[in-house]
Amino acid sequence: MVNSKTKGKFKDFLLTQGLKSTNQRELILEEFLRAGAHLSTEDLYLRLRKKNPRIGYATVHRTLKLFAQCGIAEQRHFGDGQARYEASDHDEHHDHLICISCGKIVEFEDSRIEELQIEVAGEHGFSIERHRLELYGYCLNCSIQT
Amino acid sequence: MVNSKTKGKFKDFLLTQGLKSTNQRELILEEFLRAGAHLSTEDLYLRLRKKNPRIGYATVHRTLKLFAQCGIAEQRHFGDGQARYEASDHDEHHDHLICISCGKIVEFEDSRIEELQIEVAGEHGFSIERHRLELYGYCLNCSIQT
DNA sequence: GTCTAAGTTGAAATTCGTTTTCAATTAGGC
DNA sequence: GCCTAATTGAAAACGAATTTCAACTTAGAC
Repeated sequence: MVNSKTKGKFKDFLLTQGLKSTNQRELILEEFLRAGAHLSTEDLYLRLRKKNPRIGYATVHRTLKLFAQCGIAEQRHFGDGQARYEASDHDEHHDHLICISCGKIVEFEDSRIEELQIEVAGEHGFSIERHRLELYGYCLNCSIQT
Repeated sequence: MVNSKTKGKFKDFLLTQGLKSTNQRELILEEFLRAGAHLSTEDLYLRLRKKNPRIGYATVHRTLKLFAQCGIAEQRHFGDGQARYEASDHDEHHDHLICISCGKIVEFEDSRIEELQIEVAGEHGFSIERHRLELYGYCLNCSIQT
């Protein structure tokens, strides 16, 4: 089954934390993995409601926080005032390109930029734990239509 | 007088927009420029209250938005859920180093990173309007004390 | 299977920062 | 000074995130 590794990781996490495996948590994780993209709590909640109206917003919110703690999701903010979560792949870091016209989000990675970040931080005496790089502009489609 | 240029710019802005020059706006701009750092609305409001209790939170909020419109301030978000404003210098762009231990914020600029951003964006068909780069880690002081 | 303690759920309430409302006040052109 | 439009500040409204709490479910003990 797709993503069974992630599901296992979450089960382990629940176990080691003394938390319980529930139907809701399974459903939320499945839908989260299926959706793939950068979802807000609201987005995921609405998707789940369509299939199963017995899931509350609070539970989706709490479960997403668990995902983040567990390391299978990361919270992001893209400036629209809503938190978004994306499935995290710990081996691979990436940054984001965001189209300010259509909202499209593209992931990218550039090791040269990463290296320069470490270098620049070092010059100021900082050791970097994480970073955020977001490029806002117009995607090809939106550039053409303007 | 220090920053008289910025004050003039704000006055011009008010004039051309058909807005009025008021005592509150002058006080808020003065305190904003004096403070210098990356202030939240709350921060600035509290500073102003000490000297002049006749200024409301709403006015500080609205005036900061005017500063942003006028181009003399920029709004930033550093992930603590509060908007911050900093005096903007349009000639010079910079990014931020943020200490996750003590909260210290350092500004930096690196043209090599900027160039790479444009290059990477181009590879994905994006034209960049603006970007956000924040490096989170430990400053020298906090690294030593750990 | 049954019992029980502990964790979970979801609707509603609360919090927190931001933004708007509105009646009273003030600025600035006439 | 007068008048109109802009501004002010307290309070209310807002939107998203978070918490509360009584009812319910899980999982281990028996």
